[in-house]
Amino acid sequence: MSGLRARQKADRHRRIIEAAAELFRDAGYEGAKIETIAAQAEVSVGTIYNYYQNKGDILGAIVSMEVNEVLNAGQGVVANPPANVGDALDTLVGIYIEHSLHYLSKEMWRQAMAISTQLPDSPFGQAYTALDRALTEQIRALIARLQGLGLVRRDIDAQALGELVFNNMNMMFIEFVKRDEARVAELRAAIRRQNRILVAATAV
Amino acid sequence: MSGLRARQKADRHRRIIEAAAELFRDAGYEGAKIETIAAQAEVSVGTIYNYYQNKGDILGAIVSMEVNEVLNAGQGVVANPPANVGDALDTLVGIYIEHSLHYLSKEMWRQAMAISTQLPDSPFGQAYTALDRALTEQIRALIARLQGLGLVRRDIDAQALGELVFNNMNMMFIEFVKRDEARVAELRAAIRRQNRILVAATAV
DNA sequence: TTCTAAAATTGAGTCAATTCTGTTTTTGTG
DNA sequence: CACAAAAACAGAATTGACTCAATTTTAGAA
Repeated sequence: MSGLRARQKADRHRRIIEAAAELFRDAGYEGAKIETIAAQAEVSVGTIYNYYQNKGDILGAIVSMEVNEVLNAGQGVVANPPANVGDALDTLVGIYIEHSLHYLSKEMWRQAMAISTQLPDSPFGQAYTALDRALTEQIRALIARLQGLGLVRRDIDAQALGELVFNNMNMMFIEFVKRDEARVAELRAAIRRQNRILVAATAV
Repeated sequence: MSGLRARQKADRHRRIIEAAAELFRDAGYEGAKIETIAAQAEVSVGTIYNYYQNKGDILGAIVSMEVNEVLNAGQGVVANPPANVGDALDTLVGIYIEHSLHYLSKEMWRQAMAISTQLPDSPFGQAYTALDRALTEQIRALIARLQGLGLVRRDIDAQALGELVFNNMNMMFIEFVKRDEARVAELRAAIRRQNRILVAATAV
């Protein structure tokens, strides 16, 4: 079952993603026509739709790879957090934000986010929701870790706090990608300011 | 300048919005074709595009009316807030959420939110951002009011707290409209649980 | 090797949003 | 009232995502 057919399949997947990533970057999401992606990937339009349900799912595959890297990078912070709550959150948030813009442009993020709310039941829509949950869970784990280290009060609801931190950060990130002129440094400063309230609430 | 032309213009605006609202409700956003909206409004397709830049802006006009009503309803709570922080926030959040679903279906919200991130510079995109800001400002005003009443510590950053509350609620609302089976009662309970942490932080 | 069923590919065709160009209506002026 | 410029309208043409029926390729059995 891992003969020619499977190899060709993997290869076509790769070619489509590579072609799409390049075109999304150069021409933007709307500017990248399926026909052009198909031509560049050396497959037909129909084949692309055999591999992905719609144009959004192609972008989705790219975004998912990126977010998985982000999750990976975040693990390090959870395993070895800075020795105070504010810095710990700031470090994790910093990793999420900086990493997120490594391969994906703001425009690609805008599209990805839009698609995930527009078509929540499409493959990418579901994947995106799962990724959000994974990020929330990672923040919850960090908080639990800090509780274990005695840096956060034991009676704090780590789940609820994790959700608050994630939801706030995510919303700030959405507003950030909506404005092309918005700067990362200002975004991070704003989130720090907001988190200060939460940090105060967790003081032992 | 307020002769026939202006009257016809207002009338056509109204007819287009009414036709669109009815069709969005009955057939869903995607299901409502511009051609059908045009026919029902007794104008041509071209005319619709003379009044609105794109299909999303038509939905945007409807959503904006709704959110303005929500803002209006919220004013009452700010003017006369319940006598403890948790209830005050819960009441305001309750008004936002319940009111938001009065005329607009989850599907319409999904589309509206998607469009506002996809096309942040379109008329509706900008209007939506402004409405979000107005809601945040209203929450900030409520918190400032509670500070005035001695129910919230004076050294709390009302702006940052308002943003936290709004961003968290908004993100929860987004997830809520993405799942057709999600219930309002559960959404409100989840937000209450999250806000409990913030309420604790504000205790005098 | 040959053959058949299953899987995959192809690209022309469909559908609906948006654009474009020529026509009609309104306005203000002489 | 007649008329020219400006504004608005109409609907045919364009565009690009997505579908589908016909064809080609692969797997594996005889």
